[in-house]
Amino acid sequence: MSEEKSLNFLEEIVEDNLAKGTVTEIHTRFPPEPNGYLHIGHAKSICLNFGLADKYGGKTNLRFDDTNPVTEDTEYVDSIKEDVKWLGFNWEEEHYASDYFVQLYEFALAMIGKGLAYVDDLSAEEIAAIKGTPTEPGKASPFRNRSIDENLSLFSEMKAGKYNDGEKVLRAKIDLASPNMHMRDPIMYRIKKVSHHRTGDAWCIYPMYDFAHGQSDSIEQISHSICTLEFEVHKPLYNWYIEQLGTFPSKQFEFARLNLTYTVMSKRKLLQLVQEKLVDGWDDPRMPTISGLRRRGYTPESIRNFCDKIGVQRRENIIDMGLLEFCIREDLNATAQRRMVVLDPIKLIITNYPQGKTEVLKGENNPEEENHGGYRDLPFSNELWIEADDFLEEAPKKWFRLAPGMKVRLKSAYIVQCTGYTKNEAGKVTEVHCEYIPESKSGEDSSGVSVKGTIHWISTDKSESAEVRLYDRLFKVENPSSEDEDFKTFINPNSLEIITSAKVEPALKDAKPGDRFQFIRKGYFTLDSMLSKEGKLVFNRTVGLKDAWAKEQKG
RNA sequence: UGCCCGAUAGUAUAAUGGUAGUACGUCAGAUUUUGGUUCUGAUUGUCUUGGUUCGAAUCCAGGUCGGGCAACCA
Repeated sequence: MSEEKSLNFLEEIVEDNLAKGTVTEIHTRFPPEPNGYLHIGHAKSICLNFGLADKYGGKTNLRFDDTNPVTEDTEYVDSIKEDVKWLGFNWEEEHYASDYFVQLYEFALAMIGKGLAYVDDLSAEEIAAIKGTPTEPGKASPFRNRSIDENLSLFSEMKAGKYNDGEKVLRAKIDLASPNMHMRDPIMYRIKKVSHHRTGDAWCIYPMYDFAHGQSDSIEQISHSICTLEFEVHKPLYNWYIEQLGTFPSKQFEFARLNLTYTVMSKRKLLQLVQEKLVDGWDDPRMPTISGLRRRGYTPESIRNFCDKIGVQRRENIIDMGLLEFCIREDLNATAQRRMVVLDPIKLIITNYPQGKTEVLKGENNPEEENHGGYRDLPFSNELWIEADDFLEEAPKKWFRLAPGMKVRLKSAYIVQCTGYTKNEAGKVTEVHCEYIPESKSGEDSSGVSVKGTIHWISTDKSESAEVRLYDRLFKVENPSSEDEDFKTFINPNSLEIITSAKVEPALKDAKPGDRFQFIRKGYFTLDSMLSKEGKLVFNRTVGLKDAWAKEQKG
């Protein structure tokens, strides 16, 4: 307990900065572009940014880097805010890069004034053609040496809408021979005659991310700009802007993005899945999005705990999906109430239990909780639903469930012994017959009989019907993105199995969207918030229980 | 073949010149009215070659392998 948890490399940097006094206040930010939904990889970034500020008494802003009106939308802004809040974080200030458009425009004018930026008439293709390659230097545009005055008036004409998309851009004048491609006169502003989700038609020129992002950090006085590895090569450019403009010297630190097995983690790919209707939307429970995981039944605690467990480093990584599943099981095992649900029902007839007799037994809500989490009523009768695969005509080795002659405990009820069964013409077992031991009633068992197996059940006359959705991994291979083929060819065709007529116990009738349960011996489930209606229960399986028997059979 | 970054069990992550540890996974056992949970034990690792040092996962040099960089995307 007293064991000190070692610092991650970002915490070490922060502590070092604080100790040396190079930074006195920790100020971070989470800077999503509102062009898609947040996924579990963003959760890592969110936990890092908010966690760092929180740990060292600083603050964290939420800032939308909305510099490309073509792809951005308020729908995404709303979902991002909802997801960050749901994860349990509160931002200090809410900002938008678009709030800084005037300021950024003035920065651009200042750069032109210092002879450090110029208007280029070349097309995108022409610029690319003379940009060189990583091994060859680029060539100067014929417009590179325009006078400051000409640049100033051209840039203001760009702003005024005199030119069409692509006709002109504003470029920083840096070094066309730089081995870093981002320093070869990067574009600062481009013309896009497109309405912006916040500024509407006020602007027709928009700053590029590289110009806007770093300067937005400076404006907000972000001390530590945490981002993913691919932006490392952009850092010299950000630092160059800061130096030339004399703005607040935010320092950037990069970490390796999260990858998870059996899924994809790029907004582009996730968007593709949504647009091509390979899933039912951003919040499809199979998606690694925050909204998908939420609908699937994941808790914010489990996701935060996961982010803590995976740590943070600069090396490429791919985390086992099993760890995420471990985190939600760990949480739900302690907190979810137990219920009995039969997914594939067959009848169990107790031949020595009086027909028409009923009694109400007690089922513990959660054995992990104090006083078992209280109890719920379980109606019992001579005719029950049990799981079809809990009965076998011939018992294999190590079979602890029902088979002719075998005894099992009915969870929270009696021990029964199988006396026979009936089959239909197709050879399918339709009814299992048994006799119960009256002295073996749960909690007051004086029978002296011990059994290896316990199965779940529901009294047929008191059962409700429900739809249950069983989800499996979205992809068949561990890393769909690393293969040569299109990632979509690896989609798991069996990632969703819909069971339309599961039998559920009466206590589940009043389940509310977002309620989470453990269906005994089956897994953790939550009531679906979108598909459930008055009189129709739809449950999503969050994750199955560990299944030692399934493993035994496979091995 | 330019520049930048990285390399510790299967997967992650510690050890900050001094006994390579932890988690998940896997395997075995105990407990169990969930083949769940819990508990116990086992398993497996410093990319490579040199160098510095009493001592190297750690510092230095060469190599190998992996990732990133040439959008008017972010």
